[in-house]
Formats: sequence, structure tokens, C-alpha cells
Amino acid sequence: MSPVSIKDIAQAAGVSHSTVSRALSDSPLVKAETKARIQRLAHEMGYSPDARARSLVMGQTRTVGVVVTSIADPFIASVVQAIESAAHDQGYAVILCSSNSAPEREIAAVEMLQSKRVDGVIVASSRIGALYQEHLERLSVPIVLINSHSKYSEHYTYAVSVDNRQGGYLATAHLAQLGHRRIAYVARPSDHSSNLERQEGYRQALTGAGLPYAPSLVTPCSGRVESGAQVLPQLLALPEPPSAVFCYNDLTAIGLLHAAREAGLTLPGDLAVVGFDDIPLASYVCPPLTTVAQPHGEMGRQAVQMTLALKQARDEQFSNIVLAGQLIIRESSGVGSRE
Amino acid sequence: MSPVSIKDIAQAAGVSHSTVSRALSDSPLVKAETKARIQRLAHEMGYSPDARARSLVMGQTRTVGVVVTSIADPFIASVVQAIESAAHDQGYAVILCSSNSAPEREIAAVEMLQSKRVDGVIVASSRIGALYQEHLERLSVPIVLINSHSKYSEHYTYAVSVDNRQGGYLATAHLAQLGHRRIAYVARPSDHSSNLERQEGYRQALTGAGLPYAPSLVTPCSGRVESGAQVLPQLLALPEPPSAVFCYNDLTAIGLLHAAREAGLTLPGDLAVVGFDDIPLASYVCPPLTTVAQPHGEMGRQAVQMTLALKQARDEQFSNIVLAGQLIIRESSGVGSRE
DNA sequence: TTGTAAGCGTTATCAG
DNA sequence: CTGATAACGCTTACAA
Repeated sequence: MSPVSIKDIAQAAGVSHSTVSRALSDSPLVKAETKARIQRLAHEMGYSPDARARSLVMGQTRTVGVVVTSIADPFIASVVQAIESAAHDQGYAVILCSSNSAPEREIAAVEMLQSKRVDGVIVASSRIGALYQEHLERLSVPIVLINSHSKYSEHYTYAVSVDNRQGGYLATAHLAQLGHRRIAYVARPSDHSSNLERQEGYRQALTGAGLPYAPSLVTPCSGRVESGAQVLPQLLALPEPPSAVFCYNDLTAIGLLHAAREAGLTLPGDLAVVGFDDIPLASYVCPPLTTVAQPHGEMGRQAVQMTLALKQARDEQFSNIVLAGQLIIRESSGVGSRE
Repeated sequence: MSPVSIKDIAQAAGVSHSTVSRALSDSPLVKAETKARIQRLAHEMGYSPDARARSLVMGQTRTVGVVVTSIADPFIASVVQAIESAAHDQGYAVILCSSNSAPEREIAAVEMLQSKRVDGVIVASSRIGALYQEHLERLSVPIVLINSHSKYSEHYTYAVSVDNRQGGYLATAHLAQLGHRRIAYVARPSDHSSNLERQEGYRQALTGAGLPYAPSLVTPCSGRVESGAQVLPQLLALPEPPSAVFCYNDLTAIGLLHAAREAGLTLPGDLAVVGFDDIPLASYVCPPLTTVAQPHGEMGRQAVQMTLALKQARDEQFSNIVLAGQLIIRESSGVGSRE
């Protein structure tokens, strides 16, 4: 049988359904005792308000959509955890869409969210293709990008990011300061804005340390842990192999670390490694990974807050939010190994 | 302005809204050319069907709720990834609820999902409190538990699990076979059914190997990585410390591994460690972790399939699904270290 | 082949 | 204080 509705309660209480509606929303327009009676009855009958019907007339679903590449990525999982928590605190539900970076799935996700009439969308997908962007824009709800800066940025699309350039700078400067002269960068494909910014920080730090920027030391990879391992042979095959590597993210760095150990390299003596993200397990690999910590909790919270603020005030101008990353020095960068 | 509705299209096309509805659902009751015209118009006007309104009349939301303790747990993230993927393939959306094991949040999650009228709920929460159970049961939609067996199991609640007992057995028998005589078990609090089953497998393997079952060798912990580290001193403080440890999950095992290395133990020589889950990073810690792999992809897919099958056939009897775990031998259990 | 009308479960307006 | 009534956007008999 279908769930009990406001009408069922009305019938049971011998009042009209509008009175029940008022009583359940604790309106002062209902006599105290009828209100109490109705509320008790509703409870007894196991009433659960239908959010769909309510949203239809209220014009809001109290739901946000979250689009990610993969929830199995530990950094993304951390951010989503924070998003879900913040959303819950504000009385919002979260619809999760994982795209696996497949463009057609990203588009399908956006269309589904649009149909479900979510009040806002948070995208932690890094790469915003032109096609995808177009679909996003026709969505008439606030969109907040995490660690992604859309070039065609519209009135309605904002971003909260870590300061990727600064993070890349911190990581690279740290390695330079330890005395490394040849520092590689393991990159993502260049259509990621976050990758480009990290790489820019890398370049600036090299320059700042009086080191040349050598394109041959920049290798692209997929950002997953296996690809970090695959990158090692390429680096070692260079005429002058690097003594240190800054990786786009921790997963890559961990893959690289692992491959290096398997190849018999001494870490960090033979190769110093710095990652980006500070995923929960970063300090548990060996050697423990030096990395640039992203404030994932803060990023998730801010993304939710911004989404809801945007919903409230469609007209106001907002600024993108950029949070500082923090260099966490652990053993993979060779504390004391080059004194 | 509000999104374009079926009425707007009707007006633009000079037909009634029901004709539009039919045309958009590709009904044969509409003349081919009007249908084409309406569909083109809908596309041009950027029409997106309102899933709420549709669900109200259709009686289904094509949405499932997923309740987890924490999406930051790598094993859960893997399962959720599979769930989202399978759900998407069936045209279902996923509402994610993270409870952080807080009972009031689990209850809030269930109530929210009920209000949103999801078509089914998948719970990967391990511990099903009595209170929570009660709320779950008043939900009149299919509920599928992952790795959890509700004692009070009702007609309508099913489970898909790994064979926890067998997994615990495999892990422990492996250690016994390597020659270990004192094997500890790092457990979860005992209200987790999966924990009890793994522990049962542990006990059986000990018995099978002619080893005594010593309660002092069973230590509870929180299941998070920090608690794995905290458990080490307790084990070492025992009159006869264990030479091997089987951990409830990989996170605990990794914490333990890390603490042991920091304490200067040789791994796996001084302490062999086996985990459970086979999280993606299990082979990247050091030493690489021997563990019982759960078929997370299969579990997620089966959970979705079961949920939807249950929805279709409310009457039929289903069986709980139990999948085999697989022992993955890596270095943390000391391959060749005790020959 | 198309239009009219009812209904899904709410909230909100307007009389009483 | 309470009850009709309309409205939200859709699907689906039932009529024409």
C-alpha cells in the first residue's frame, strides 16, 4: 500500500487536508489542541511528508548534485565527505554522479540533475570539456567548480580551489632548497586547469632557484596510481635523470615511490618525491610522502556554502574562493639526506 | 525564469499539453509529423522533463539511497563507485548519505530518503543498531545490506556480503601455515556482524591448525588507520606477544604496519600482518599488504541488481548473496621469511 | 489523431 | 481558526 498522505490524516482527524498541512508545519493558525491531535495522529500513522510534492510547490528540492570523476579517488572522496556533511547540516541531500571522465556520462549526469531539479551543482571533475561546459551553462542553477577554472566562465559559475600555483611553487622550492638541480614534474594532460597552475608554480620555483625549466622533465600521466609507476622508466631513461620529482597528485607519487623501490632505488637518496593532495594514506606509504595538503574539508564546506549563497542571491557578485595549500614535509623528500 | 514546461511547448506548438506529453514519450498515438515538430521544438526550447512531477504520477523516482558510514573509507568508496555505476546503467540516480556512524545521522538519513521516496536503499554501514533497524523497517521499500546481516531480518531486507567467515579463515590459516603459533586478531566492536564472522573464521582456522584460541590475542579497535597504530603497544605488552596479526580491515593493518616500522620492528620477520578488503593502495604500502580481497565491484553491482529486482517482485523470495573473498598474498605476511 | 479532465501530494490564497 | 480551491508539471483514461 502507498504511504499515508496528508489526506489520510485529514480523514482520520475529521478535518480538511489544509488544516493538516498547517498543523504539521506548526502554523500558529491552528488551534493548539487540534494541532497536537493531528501531530500525534501523523506520528501514529507513520506519516512521512512527500518531498517531491512539496518541492513542486515550494520551488526548491533541497538537493544538490555532485559530479566527480571517480569517488574512488581518495582526495575526491575526502571532499565529497565534507560536501555531504555540510549539505546535511543545511538540510540538503546530495545526489552523487561519478563520470569516470567519460564525457557522455558527464553530460548524462548534468541532464539527470537538471531533471531532478537540484538546487545547485558542485563539480569536482577537473577537466571541463567545451561540450560539457555548454550543458552546464544551460542549467539554470548555481554551479560551483572545485579546483577547476572554466575559461568561458559565466556569470553563474564560480569556483573554489586550492592555490594550485602556490602549491606547485612550495613543492618545487622545497626540493630546490634541498639541493636538487634536476627536478621533474609528472603532470596531467594539459587541459586540466589545476595541472597548468601547478606546473606554473613549478616553473616559477625553478626560475626562482636559478634552475632552468626543461620541458623534457615534464611527463604527462593519467593521475592514477599505476601511471605513476609507469612514469619511472621514462624518467630514468633521460640523458640526465632527475634527482627529484614533483607529482601532480599523491596517487601518482605513490605509484612512483613504489616503482622506485622495486627498481632498487634508495629513497629519498636516489630520488626525492613530493606529491599533492595529502590523501589520508600519504603518511603511511614508505617513505612517508611529502606533499602539498589541500584543505579538503574547507573546500567541501565552502563549495556547499557558496552554492547555497548563490541560490539565495542570484544577482549579487561573488568572488571565486582560493584557499592556501600547505607543504607537509615527510621523508620522501629526503629530510637530511642531502645536507 | 522558471524552466520550460510541457505547457509552454504546447502553446508554442499550438497543441494541447497532453499531445506534447505523448509526443515526448514517443507515443504511437501522435501523428508522425506533429511528433517530429514537437520534439524539435522541445529541443530548441531547451526542455528538460521535471522528474519530480513525473515521479509523482508514475509512482517511482528512479532513485536509490545509499547509506554509508564514511565515503572516505577506501573500501566503501570502491563499493559506492560500483553502485553508482550500476545504478546509472539502469537509469537510476544515487542519493548519498554518510553517517559517520552517528546513530542520529543514520536515522535522519533514512527519514530523508523516505521523504524523497527513493525506490530502494542500500546500506553499507556495518553496524545496524536496533533503533536504526526499526526506522529501516518502516521504510516500505527494498533494503539491501552490504556486509551486514540483520538479526531481526524481515521479509523485505536482504544482504549481499563477502563470505566473512571464510575470509577470516583464509587469512588465519595462511599465517598458521607459515609457521606462526601466536596469531592475534584486531577486531571491531562486536556488534558488527561482519566482525563476528571474520573472528569466527579466525577461531576455526586456529583450531584447524591445532592452535589454542586465546581471548587475550583479540583486541578491538575503531577500524580506522590511527587505531591500527594504537593497537601495537598493547600487543607487544602481552606476556607472549604474537608473531602475526590478522586485522579486521586494511586500514587497521596499514596503521599497524606503520607503527611497527616506526617501533623498529622488521617486517614481516618480527611481525606478519594480514588485512581484509584489498583497498586500492594495499599493494603500495610497505611491505605490500597481504589481504583478503572483497569483490567490491561485484558487491556493488549485485546490491543494485537485488534492490531493483526486489522492487519489481515484492512477493518473491530471494536469497541473500554471499560472495567469496580471495586471499592475496603479498610481502607483509612474510613470504619465505620463515622457511 | 487530438483535447479535456482527473489525479499524484503538497502549499498557499482567499473566503468564511 | 478552518475549509474550499487553485497551483506546481506531469501521465493517463476517457471523449471526441
